[in-house]
Amino acid sequence: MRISQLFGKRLREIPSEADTESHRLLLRTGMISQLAAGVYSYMPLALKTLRKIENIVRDEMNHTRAQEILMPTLQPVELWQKSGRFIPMGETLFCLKDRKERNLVLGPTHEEVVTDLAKRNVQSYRDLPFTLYQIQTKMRDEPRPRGGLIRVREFTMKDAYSFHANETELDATYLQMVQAYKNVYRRCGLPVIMIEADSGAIGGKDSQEFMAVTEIGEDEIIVCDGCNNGANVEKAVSIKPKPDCQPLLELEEIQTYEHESIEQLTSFLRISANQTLKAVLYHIDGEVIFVVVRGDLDVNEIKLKKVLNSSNLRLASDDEVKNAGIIAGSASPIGLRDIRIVADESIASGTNYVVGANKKGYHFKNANYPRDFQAEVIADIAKAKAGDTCHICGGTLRTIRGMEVGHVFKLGISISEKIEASYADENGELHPIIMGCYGIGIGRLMAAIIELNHDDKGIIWPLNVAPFQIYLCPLFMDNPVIKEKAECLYNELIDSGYEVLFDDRTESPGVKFNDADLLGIPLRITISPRSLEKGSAEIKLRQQAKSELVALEDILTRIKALLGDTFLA
RNA sequence: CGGGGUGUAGCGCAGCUUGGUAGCGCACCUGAAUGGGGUUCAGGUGGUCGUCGGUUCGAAUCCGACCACCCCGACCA
Repeated sequence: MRISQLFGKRLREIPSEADTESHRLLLRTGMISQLAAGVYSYMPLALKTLRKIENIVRDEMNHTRAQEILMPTLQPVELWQKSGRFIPMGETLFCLKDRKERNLVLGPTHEEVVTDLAKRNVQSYRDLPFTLYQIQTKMRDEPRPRGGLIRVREFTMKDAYSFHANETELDATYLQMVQAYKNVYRRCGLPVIMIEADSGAIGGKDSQEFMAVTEIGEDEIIVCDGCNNGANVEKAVSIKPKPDCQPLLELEEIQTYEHESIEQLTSFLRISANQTLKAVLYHIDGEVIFVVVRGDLDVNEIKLKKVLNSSNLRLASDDEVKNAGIIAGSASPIGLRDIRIVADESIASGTNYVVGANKKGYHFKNANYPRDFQAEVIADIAKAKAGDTCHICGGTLRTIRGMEVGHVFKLGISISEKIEASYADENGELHPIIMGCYGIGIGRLMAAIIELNHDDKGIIWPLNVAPFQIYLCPLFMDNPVIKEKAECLYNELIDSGYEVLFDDRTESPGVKFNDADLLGIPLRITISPRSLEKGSAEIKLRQQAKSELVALEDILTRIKALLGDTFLA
């Protein structure tokens, strides 16, 4: 490809809307062009890389014996109503009507369609197991697209779905998929960690996410330095520091005046936060629920949702709190009636807590569970945080941020049950098919690769996903000798099977070098009168500072040594 | 959906307070000299000032409504 012909302008100045490095670089290199919020066109350079990533993914999927299919974006809404996910998906679903007023949705994911497909094609356990995958465009009306390709509304995803007659089969496929995913990231030059994840509204059991560790990541991850285990903060379990236990004292009402928050209370009473109880009021599926955690902890809403098996959860409004007969700032589980109490297991770990008295300006001290109040549910509903103890190895936990570039989970029968996709076992009895599902966002993966492979000058593409392997950079193209030599080498490189970006412009050396660095092509060949005098050209790897002089006749050999010949994988 | 911000040439911005013929840098075109890390000089092209409405002799500027985009939060299979 001649750079003079390449569609898509490179920008010198940084577009102001870009806030993450991958977004800035994707725009500056002219790889993407925004059409609307979270909607992008992919220019030739971007598409070349996307195709390479797709082919790596495809290759790894085929190795697991998954079969590639292609499912429609346009889906009848009835399928979503049937699976029970129409309501929980909410406004994320793009909805439309056809000319006959039939309601359709643009597929945000394909569990429904693929399960319907399985239903039509599976009758007995003999038809199982199998895995299907596709690389296809997903549509999600995200409330807030962000960060260039990091969260968009229209994007390419590889989604795979496995179908099984029993858990053992599912477990085996799941492990195969995990391995395939690891291979994908390794081949793409992206370091990732695998962490425990919440399986989301879909339900299901085991669930793991692949995270590219970066400060700009949207997810908070709790990791243990001791055993290297990690978990999404939505899911993370930890052992919280225990307060000292004392003999139980008698419940006592004390005046606390205007001191209402945990912070105010602890400094007023000169106690630590873990000697208090915190009350948080939630509005859950139409009901106000009283949630209690120890004062030093925060409620993990995902865990709370799970514990209560709820789909709709938010903080209660001031009015709802009032109407429930609760005094904000002094909310108390003691003496409460007609309202359900959910408590974190941490409340049992301490003694003689300070807690609200449900009376303006007053609190109780020496509150003890279960002596002074009871809870309908006691469960782990508190957030894990840095400094907590690892529940696996006893090490200390810390927090990092990550970008989700893949998610695998054991779906079980939650969808197949609803869609009525079943198989007959050896006895002819019908059972819902057991499913797993596995996703990789292709565009986000590309953004993550850039996010983790760049310097202040531009992208540093890993070889396997670089749009080109070689940047041919002749200086002084208006010199006929240079031009001829460059054209000649260009053809030679192409004939040898390399993908070459040929900077055929008559620009100054600085401009060319800067573009070469910005575009991040792994290997740069410079031809100039200076090196040509010695019968040589200069070769430089993008990630290295210095170039080497190589005799023209040795160039192909040297390139082969540097690039290897595996990049066509 | 809540909070904040922005909208003026392809990109980055100034002008708006105090209304009076729309500017700068980069990019682009022409010419010349240069040229090993965004070189210099000269000349030039390009804008319904987000949209609609109002005030006014006159609106990029003042007022109102709407729209779009960005950031934080909520949300996120």
